[in-house]
Amino acid sequence: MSPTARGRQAREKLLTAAVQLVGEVGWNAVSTRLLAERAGVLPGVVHYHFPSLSALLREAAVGVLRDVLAGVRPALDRAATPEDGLAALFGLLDDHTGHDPASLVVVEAYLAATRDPELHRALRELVTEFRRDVAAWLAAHGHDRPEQTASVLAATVDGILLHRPLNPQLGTQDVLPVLRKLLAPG
Amino acid sequence: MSPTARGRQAREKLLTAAVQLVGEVGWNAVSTRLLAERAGVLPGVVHYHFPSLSALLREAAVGVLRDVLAGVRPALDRAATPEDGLAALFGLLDDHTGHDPASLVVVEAYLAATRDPELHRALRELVTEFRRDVAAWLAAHGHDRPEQTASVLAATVDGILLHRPLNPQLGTQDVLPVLRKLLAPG
DNA sequence: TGCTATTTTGGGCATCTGCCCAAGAACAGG
DNA sequence: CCTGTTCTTGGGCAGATGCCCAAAATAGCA
Repeated sequence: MSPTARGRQAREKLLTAAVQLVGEVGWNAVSTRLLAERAGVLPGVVHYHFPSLSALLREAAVGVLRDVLAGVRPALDRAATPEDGLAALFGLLDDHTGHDPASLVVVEAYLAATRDPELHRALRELVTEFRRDVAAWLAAHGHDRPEQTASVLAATVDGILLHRPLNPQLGTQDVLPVLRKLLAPG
Repeated sequence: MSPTARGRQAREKLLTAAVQLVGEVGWNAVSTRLLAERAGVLPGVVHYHFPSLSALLREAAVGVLRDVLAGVRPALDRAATPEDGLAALFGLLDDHTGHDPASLVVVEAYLAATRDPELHRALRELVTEFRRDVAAWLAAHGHDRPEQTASVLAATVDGILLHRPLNPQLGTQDVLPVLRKLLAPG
């Protein structure tokens, strides 16, 4: 009835392997056998722990996004001024060059969500909650238009991730002085 | 030696079918047979007109991006004030809900470029040229930091396209008043 | 109209795909 | 140690995949 330690380990290995592979070969190119090989298990194991390959990918992607957003939250709370908060938000973005698995899996998941209603629901929930937090933080620091600005900031972060491989001038230090203006009143 | 009218027509039908299908099923899920069926030709035709399926997708994606950017340019030139320019830029974005083939194929292409050096080169060239144009336009209107702002704007546009299916509050009318601040001096 | 280059046809090859399943191994609790 | 559950093993099925090719059909030009 309850899973054993070995079982949990295999599940975990499959999920982390999935994140790597989505980054390397793309969402739709992750196959049962490739995934199993990378995780160090036999192909049959995949469908024992997950009802389908897409369910596995869903869970992996949602996990990554949840972790990333969970990392941003405390950094936001720690920030005293709006500028510090912006710096914190985009400072965490420094870990993601646009070529790393986490960046890629998130963007891939956004696209996959276009064709997978369940994934869409899950991502929408996470993103909405994050937007709400950023908006509340903006409002708490006296910003006008907190909701719209939070929406734009969220979209801009992912847009930057998406563009980084194509544009070397999108480093955090290049981007921060521009986006600072979004915090100004008006 | 030189292609005939019928030949050109088949090529064209394949390219436009590719754009639709990339939007519907995703870059990696476009198969020779599916593509041929949608284009109204037999599967064998695909590899007569293109050396490989990926070459076909490359050409289709580059064509779409080139067309979109070509549509933005004159609208930018027509704009008298920076605010008009911004409105024009994001007004064209109104045609793209984030669910339409053009939006999706562009974002899909960005991701595919991560694993396809040739596609990467082509997209990089187009995006760089566009950024240069926007930067020149910003500079002509007395903006400081034209390059960085152009980079951020380009990334933001695609980020908004990516986020729209997950966030209904990213309509042009919601986004414009926020991004107006990027044009302010400071 | 004939002749040549271009294009379509329809089938085929080897390989990969997601998912399934019976049998056995490794485990936890008594 | 024995027992019932959890998990792995290794193989298999039907179908889809990219790419290829000889032959037939068509198009454009003399």
